[in-house]
Amino acid sequence: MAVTMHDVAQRAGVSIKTVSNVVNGYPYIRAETRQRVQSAIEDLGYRVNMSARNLRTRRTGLITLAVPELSLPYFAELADSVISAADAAGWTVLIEQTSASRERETEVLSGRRRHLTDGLIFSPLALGPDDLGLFTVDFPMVILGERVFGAPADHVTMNNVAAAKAATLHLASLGRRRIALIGAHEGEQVGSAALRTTGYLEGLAEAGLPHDPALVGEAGLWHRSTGAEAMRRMLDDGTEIDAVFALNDALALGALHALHAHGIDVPGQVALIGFDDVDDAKYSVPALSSVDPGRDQIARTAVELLLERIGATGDPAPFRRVVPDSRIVGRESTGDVAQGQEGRLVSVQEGGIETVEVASG
Amino acid sequence: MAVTMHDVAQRAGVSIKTVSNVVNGYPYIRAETRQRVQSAIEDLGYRVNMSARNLRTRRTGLITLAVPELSLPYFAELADSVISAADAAGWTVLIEQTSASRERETEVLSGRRRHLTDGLIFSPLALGPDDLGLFTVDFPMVILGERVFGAPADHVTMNNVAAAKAATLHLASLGRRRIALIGAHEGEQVGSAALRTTGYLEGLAEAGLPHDPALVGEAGLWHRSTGAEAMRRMLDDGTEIDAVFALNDALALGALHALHAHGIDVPGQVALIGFDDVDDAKYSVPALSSVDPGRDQIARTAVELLLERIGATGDPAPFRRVVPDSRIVGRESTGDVAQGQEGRLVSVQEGGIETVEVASG
DNA sequence: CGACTAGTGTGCAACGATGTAAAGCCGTCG
DNA sequence: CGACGGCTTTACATCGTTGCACACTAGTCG
Repeated sequence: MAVTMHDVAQRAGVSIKTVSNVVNGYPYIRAETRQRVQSAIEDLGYRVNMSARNLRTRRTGLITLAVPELSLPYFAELADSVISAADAAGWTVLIEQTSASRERETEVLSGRRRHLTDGLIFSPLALGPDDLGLFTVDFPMVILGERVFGAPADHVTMNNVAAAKAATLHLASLGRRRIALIGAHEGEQVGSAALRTTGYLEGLAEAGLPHDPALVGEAGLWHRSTGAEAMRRMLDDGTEIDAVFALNDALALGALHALHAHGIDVPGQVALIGFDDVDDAKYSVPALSSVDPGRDQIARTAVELLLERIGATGDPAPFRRVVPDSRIVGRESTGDVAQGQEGRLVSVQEGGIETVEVASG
Repeated sequence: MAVTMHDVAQRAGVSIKTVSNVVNGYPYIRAETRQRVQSAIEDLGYRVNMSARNLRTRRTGLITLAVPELSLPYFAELADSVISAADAAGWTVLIEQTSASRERETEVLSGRRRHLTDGLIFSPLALGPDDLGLFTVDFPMVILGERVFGAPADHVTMNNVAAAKAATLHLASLGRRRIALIGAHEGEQVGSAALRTTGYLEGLAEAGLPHDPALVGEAGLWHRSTGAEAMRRMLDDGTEIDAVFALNDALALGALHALHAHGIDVPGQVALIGFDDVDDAKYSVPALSSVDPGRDQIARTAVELLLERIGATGDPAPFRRVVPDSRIVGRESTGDVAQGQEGRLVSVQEGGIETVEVASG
């Protein structure tokens, strides 16, 4: 049925191997021969059979991106960036959704689908430092996020503590004294929630503000709905606030909704800042201030590190941790700009590259 | 390096083929043999080599989903649904982003990546009826959307005209007389814009309202930014309006932003309804009324039709067109519910299944 | 003039799995 | 008792490519 190299070879009057050579850009081929093969390919509509090539070369040209859910804008935009970056390098991305469940995240590392691709960019949300063992794998991997540190893999993360501290200080610099936090994970030691909460506390301390537990709102999943709920609870409790730092933009947008429902003016009565700087932030009412963690740079870096490792032949290079620069973007919800204006850059937290030696398993 | 069936066979003391049979669930195997093989598999950590299997079976277990951009919430949520539906059936999804460019959409149909997967779910945005020829392909395909009709492929679409008409009539039923449209594509004959505009005009006619061209706002790309711009232009022109029908939710959220920036109360002065019912709609301020086109059903149906066709052996079944039911969900932006309430179902447009005979190429 | 190099092209043996067909080993039926 | 059919296992060829080694031609160098 399908056209194979054999058919092309026959038509062009050359050997199969020569067709292969032409297809793969082998240099030592007479122009005339190459031309004849190419014509035969076009005439017959030949396409190389990837399965056969992959079997032979032990490469698939695919990489996996594993994220919790595409319907979360942050991950959708991350996926967009990763796909574009991979595409530019001639690679194809396969997306797995884990729903942030332990089972599915474990499966990503070892499941049936694992060997479909040459490498993995993994943003875990359920697995944590106790599962470090699971991360000792024998394929190229780049880890995103702050759930797991010290795994034998490259790691692209963000400057969570510093950025959260900067966000908190930004609210304080506007004269706000009762700064609430939305999205905490009580008792959690690792992960974005813990790190950003740490930054929040550091920010309060530096601004000379007391820490009031009533100002900390829990939200397990960082969705709009949970943000709205957490905000609603705090307002119903009658807690006095004049600012909110939401640990991501979805929470912030949910909180904004709840604030509005309570007839509270933003930023007049309450200033609000989120985290992630997703596209929505620009278009909410009022436009949402946020922390831009350098998502595009994260995606590009992750792809770059992964492809480097996939292509590596000799001794394994030491594992690296890369932290792109994050920035605070002030918009209407903190009163940084007037309605209809663009957000403005309020501060930059510089990251960097760190090289970590980890004994290979 | 990697463990192969050969290694497993040796360890279990059986033939390679028996290992293969165990792995593939062939029934006629003694329990004791199966057990021994399974132990060997576990001991050695064997995983089947997909490339080899694919080469042999001529199946990859992958399907492609081609959409314009994942960062558009509608497509992100669609992708989420498609991946979940495929996953439930044991299939894996590979996503291609076309940026809605002709070149990339053409490439999806014929490019290097095409043969990586067993089938294609394609949501074209640049290619149109003039390109019908390109859609005559020799692999299973399901087309989404309303750019191309009559292609030799299954088609899952939505009830655009009827749903848009219902949305318009809904605004009219609230007593609105100056109903603006945001997102028109002037001169376009096909596609969502044209169909929804038709529905809008039908709705106006049925409500006995005149059609005023000043009320029609263009927006090429359906992003928040273009929706905001179109709305801004109309307001700056001093056009009098008391309602807006935006052709999708991104446009609507952008328009909402512009309305707010002009100090216009929604829904007090202007009622607003969108299209797509993305997750954001629930959490905007005010919550956005919208048309739910049955996205989840679209995704499930598309996967179902595609897998059916991939699995088909005998005569090709006639091509089908499936139209899921769409619904109008009333929220705050049309004053259908009070603040903080859930959206409520305002009307349902019933779709259906249609079977179309198309001569196979 | 022989040895070498660069340029072209080819044959063969894999890569790791599965489809086909067929070989044993029973028990049972006529 | 021989044929038959159900169960269990196996041998072998094969899917479509590419890596390796090598053959052959010319031109060049010492």
